[in-house]
Amino acid sequence: MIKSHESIRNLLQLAPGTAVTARGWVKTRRDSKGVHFIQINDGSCLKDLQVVMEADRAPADLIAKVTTGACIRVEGEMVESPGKGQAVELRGHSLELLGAAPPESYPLQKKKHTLETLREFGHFRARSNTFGAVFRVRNALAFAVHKFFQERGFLYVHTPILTTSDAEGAGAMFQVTTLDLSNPPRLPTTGAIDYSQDFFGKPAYLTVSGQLEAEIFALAFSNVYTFGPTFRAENSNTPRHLAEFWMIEPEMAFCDLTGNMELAEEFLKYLITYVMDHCAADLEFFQQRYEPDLLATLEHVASSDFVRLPYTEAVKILSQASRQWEFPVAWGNDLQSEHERYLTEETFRKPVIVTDYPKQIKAFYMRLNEDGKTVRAMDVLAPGIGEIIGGSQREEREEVLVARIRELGLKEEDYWWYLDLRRYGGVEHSGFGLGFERMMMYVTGMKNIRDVIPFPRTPGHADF
RNA sequence: UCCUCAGUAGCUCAAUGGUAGAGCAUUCGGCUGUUAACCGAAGGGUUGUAGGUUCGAGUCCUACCUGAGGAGCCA
Repeated sequence: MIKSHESIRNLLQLAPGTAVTARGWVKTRRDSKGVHFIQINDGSCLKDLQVVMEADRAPADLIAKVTTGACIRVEGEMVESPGKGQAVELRGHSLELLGAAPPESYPLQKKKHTLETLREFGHFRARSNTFGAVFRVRNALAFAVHKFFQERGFLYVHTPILTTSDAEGAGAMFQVTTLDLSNPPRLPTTGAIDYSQDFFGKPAYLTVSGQLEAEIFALAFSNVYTFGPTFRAENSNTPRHLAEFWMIEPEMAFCDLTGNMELAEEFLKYLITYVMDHCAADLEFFQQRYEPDLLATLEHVASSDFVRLPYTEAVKILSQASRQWEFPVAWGNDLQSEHERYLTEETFRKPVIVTDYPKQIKAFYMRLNEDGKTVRAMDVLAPGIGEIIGGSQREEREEVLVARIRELGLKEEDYWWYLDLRRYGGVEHSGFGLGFERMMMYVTGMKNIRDVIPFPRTPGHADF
């Protein structure tokens, strides 16, 4: 194991003269008369360590195997570097090849690859500069999520991944079964599949949201959050959708939509600030390679107030805009991508929180406003990303909730425990869901969600 | 799922319907405290697949496969 102080990140901080051992994977090797330059990286930071091997300290047949992708160990001494590009370098005394990477077949070269090509080598792409930076930022961002909530006394709750409630309306679900699919048991009367013989005695699925369970905990622990995998079986082929993604869902009792929005804004700013403070080198890399305005945008978002815009106002702005919409703007229609883009990228140029949507385009559990037409919903729309957060104040009035369930043709008995929460000790409460990978896209400037998750699952793709 | 675009050497890309090329990578040789090192040479291709038009197809047409972008769905 590489101890923390042995990481390349730390070796690069050492004073010249320190004896060290370095281990890592070779990025590139350059040979000169009597001396070899080997750049290695161990993932601890973006920067490589330059190892300098005098030819008489490493036999030629060994050096020949030190190729891009190979894993080596070098013992030697940190010295001041006479060359440009690094303050210190490792003067190697001995070199050991831990794992060769035959160049005839190793798929990665030292020159650049497209992100699409790297995606095909999911088992090697983490060794590239880009994905090294992506996953260091992902690690920091995940830590920041917990830090934010823990500092505020939120309880981290693990909501179930397997669920038998199939009516949350958040999207198509993956069914989970232990039945023999080639010959499932059937009911003699109707011929329908007999799920009483399935593992859970009824149809089961992978979760599409932990929200309903989080509400149970919020009405016991006041402030809670979930952070876990979520699954959607939609046939979505876009740079913004995954079949398996991670979602953060805070849920707060004694909290209305205003408090909900305040938390969402504070949360996003906290995450951005944390990553800027802790991943500066990686963010600079993204700015240089992928998104020239990245740092300015992040600083702008972290320091300016988000726009609060009621849906009705948004419709007004859009209908007065001097442009042709592919999809008509009318009160009652959901906002389309082109509309969201216009609001975030042209009208306001920063995140916009749209609130109080018509009830018919939102979920049954959102609290009905006094006007009887809109609900206390909020979507946080981010420039370039679209919807990054969706949330609402929940309907805590039993009779109103029951009416909404019936209105939508849902079955009351499926929600017996959800309604019980209103019948016994119910109180106003609110929450939202943040797509973790969408946040990753926002802070890194990466344009495809498949490149900010270690192993993307999309229709037709579940390799590695 | 629909629409659009793309698919040529291991990788990144060229090639008015007329002999498939370059850079990098690989192999060999040279030079050099190098910085995606540099210089020279060599090997490397059924142009995604299957049909079709044509004297002749990487190029035009059809279908399919794969990828990307846009849309829908959403986080």
